[in-house]
Amino acid sequence: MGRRKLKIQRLECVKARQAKYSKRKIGLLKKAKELAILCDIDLALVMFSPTKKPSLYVGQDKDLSIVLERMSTLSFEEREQRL
Amino acid sequence: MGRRKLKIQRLECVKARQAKYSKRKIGLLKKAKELAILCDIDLALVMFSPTKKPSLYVGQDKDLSIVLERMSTLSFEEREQRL
DNA sequence: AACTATTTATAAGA
DNA sequence: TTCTTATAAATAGTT
Repeated sequence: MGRRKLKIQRLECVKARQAKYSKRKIGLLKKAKELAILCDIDLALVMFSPTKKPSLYVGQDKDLSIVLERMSTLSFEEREQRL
Repeated sequence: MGRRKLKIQRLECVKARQAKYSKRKIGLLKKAKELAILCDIDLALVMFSPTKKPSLYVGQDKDLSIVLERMSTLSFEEREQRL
């Protein structure tokens, strides 16, 4: 949606990836939240920005949220080493 | 979007929640995948249907995917007991 | 961050 | 659940 159709493939320019992330992250979080509320379900969404900053949304599920909170607070290097 | 504007609040009818879930789940998974590809980021999305059936999408992040695969394989009761 | 033309998601209904 | 269509919402390109 937008002025033109966008091909879904990795954006080559770093600046473009960051800009795209800022816009679409908002929309995705909103949709996730809406689904969880409408359908009263457990849902968890974690994503790391191109600069590795985490964003997350978690519904009411306690155990899932604990796992994800923990993951999101780890640095990229720490996550790389886990498990 | 749709014939009318929908208020974002828990749908009271169980059938309605299930129907809504089937439709919106597809859209949410698609959006998550698009964001992960376009911006080349780590992203994980897990959701449990009204009947507790898991669906997930995970980008390239190995450790995150392991955690999530594990969580999604657990039954609702097992997840309730974790952590 | 704001604008707007356009594409996309989806509400309701069959 | 799957299809259709009118409409709401997301967003691409630009400033």
